[in-house]
Amino acid sequence: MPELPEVETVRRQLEPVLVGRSIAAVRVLDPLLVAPVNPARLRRALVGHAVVGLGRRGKYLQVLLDSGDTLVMHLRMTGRLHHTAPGGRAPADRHRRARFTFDDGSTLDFSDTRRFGRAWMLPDDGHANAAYWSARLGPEPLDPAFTAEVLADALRGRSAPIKATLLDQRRVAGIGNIYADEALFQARVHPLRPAGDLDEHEVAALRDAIVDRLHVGIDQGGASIDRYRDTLGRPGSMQDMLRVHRHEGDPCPVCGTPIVKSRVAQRGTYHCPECQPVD
DNA sequence: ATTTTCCCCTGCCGGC
DNA sequence: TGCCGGCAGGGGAAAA
Repeated sequence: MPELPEVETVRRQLEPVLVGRSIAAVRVLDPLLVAPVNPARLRRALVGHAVVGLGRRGKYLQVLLDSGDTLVMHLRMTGRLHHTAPGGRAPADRHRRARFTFDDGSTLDFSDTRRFGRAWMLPDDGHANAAYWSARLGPEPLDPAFTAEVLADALRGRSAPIKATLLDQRRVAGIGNIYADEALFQARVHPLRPAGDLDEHEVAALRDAIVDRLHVGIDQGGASIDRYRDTLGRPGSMQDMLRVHRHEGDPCPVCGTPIVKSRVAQRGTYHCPECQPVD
């Protein structure tokens, strides 16, 4: 499931091949992808416009256009973006939901098995749209401004489990189920601890663990434990670096205690009962 | 306001 | 072999 490192991997791959390209055609094969907007309306907003940049906020991918509008895409669970160079042949894919064709003949396919992914236009707002994003998303964890103090502010006074709080995009942007489990393990914090109960030392450790695990995720090209692939169809390797997530019963890499699976915030959650005590 | 629950989707997997 | 219930999960809406 694409989280911040997976979306950032896609963003970095698309930037050099899309910037400067003009959109020649847009085909929406599954209207649900752009619902409730009419596909024709999306097409009109895109065709003839050039890509001037690729951005990312949390797990949201932003395609910045010369019109000032932004095409926003969210891959949700099983979304993929596949880029095909000019003259190349896009692989057959029965889950393809849309195809964007550029002026050089290259294409970008949005594929999505479970159809949770979405694409929509963010109207001209000087590309900033600060209010739009700040209403939905907390701080960017890889921004230098994401200090332990910033995380402490996000957690202060909250009684919800720390795992649920990390998954709440309004607290911190971009963390999903995989990286939440991995960061909590590295910080030695039990997923059920009330977020506001973490002491200063734990918050600092958690901040460092979040930043570290996300960076490693990007370095590894993302985690392909489910359907994630990069824009060339290649899997990442972060799944091989996971220490607790989806490792139920396996020995903890630190102490050897079997990893326990539980359910927190409606999500499968993995932790080491020895390294991450409830207190 | 915060927190929890439900729901959308489809593919996969275990059980019978 | 084949059917079927259950599970997986990001995030938005609705409920608590």
